[in-house]
Amino acid sequence: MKADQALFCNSKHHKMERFLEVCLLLLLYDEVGYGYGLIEQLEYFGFSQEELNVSTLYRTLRKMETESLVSSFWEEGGPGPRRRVYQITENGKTNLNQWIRVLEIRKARIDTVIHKYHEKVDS
Amino acid sequence: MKADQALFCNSKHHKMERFLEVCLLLLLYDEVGYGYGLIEQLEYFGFSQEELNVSTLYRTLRKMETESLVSSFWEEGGPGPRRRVYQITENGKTNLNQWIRVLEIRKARIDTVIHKYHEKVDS
DNA sequence: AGAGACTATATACCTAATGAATATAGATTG
DNA sequence: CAATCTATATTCATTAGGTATATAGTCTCT
Repeated sequence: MKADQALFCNSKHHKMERFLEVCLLLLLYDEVGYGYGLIEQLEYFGFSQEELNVSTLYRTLRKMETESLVSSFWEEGGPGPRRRVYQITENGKTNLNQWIRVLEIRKARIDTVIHKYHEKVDS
Repeated sequence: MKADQALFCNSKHHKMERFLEVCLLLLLYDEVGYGYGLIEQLEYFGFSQEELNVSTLYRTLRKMETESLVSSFWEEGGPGPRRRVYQITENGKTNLNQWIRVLEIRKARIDTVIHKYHEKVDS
C-alpha cells in the first residue's frame, strides 16, 4: 500500500529530515511571520542561533512557497528594511497534519531503538 | 559550547538522518551480522523491505568500516555465496552511545512539535 | 551437465538537502 | 556620511540517499 508506505520516515517522500519545514508550518499556523523574526521563534523548537543556518531558513521558506504551503507579500511601512511576510495556506495546513502523523511514527521508531539499547546495554 | 551543540539534531555532525546507521550498530551490538541477513532484522526497527534500499545498506556498512565503527571478515564454508560478516568495534559502541543521547534529544524535540500542534489545532 | 533462479556484495550515476560564504540594499545611529 | 544593523537572496561545494546495474558464486531441477 503506497499510502501506508508514505508514512514511513525513510520513504522517498517523507525523509527523516526537513524538521525545520514542519516547525515553520507550525509557527505560521495561527500568525504570519517573516524570515529573520522566525529565527527567534524557532528557539522554542530547540534551534539554537548557531545551529540554524540563515541561508537554509530563507531557502526553505522560498521552496515552501513554490510548493504552495505558504504564500508571501511585502510588508511596507514598518521600521527598518521591508520584510517578506509569510502566511500558511490551506494546503500547508493539510501538509502539516500529514507531517505530524509522520513525526508520531518517527518518534515511535526512535523509542524502539532507545528501549532496545537500554535492554541490551544496561543489563 | 561545542560539545553541547553537537547534541542538537541538526548540527553539522549529527544530522537527523543516518537512522539506519544507528539501527545497524544496535543490531551488531551483541552478535555479528552480514548485509543481506541484516535486512530482515531491520524490520524490527520499522524498515520495510520496499523502504530499505539494498545499495544504501551495503554502502552504509562499508562506510561504517572506514570509520572504524565496525570491522568485517569473509565467512567461508557456509552454504550459499560467501558472506562479509560485520562485527562492532569498541569505537562503534562508544559511537552508538552518543547516538542514543542524540536520539533522546531528537525525540524530545519531536514531542514538543507534536504537543504544540495539538495545542494549536485541537482546540 | 546446463539453464535459470537465488543469494550476496558492490559500484556508477544522479538528485535532493544542507552548509558556508558572499552579495545586495535599505534603515538607523552617531 | 560612515559604520552598523536588519533583512533577504544567491552561489558554490559537500553529503546522504535513490535508482539502476554489475559481478559472481550457489542451488535446483531436469
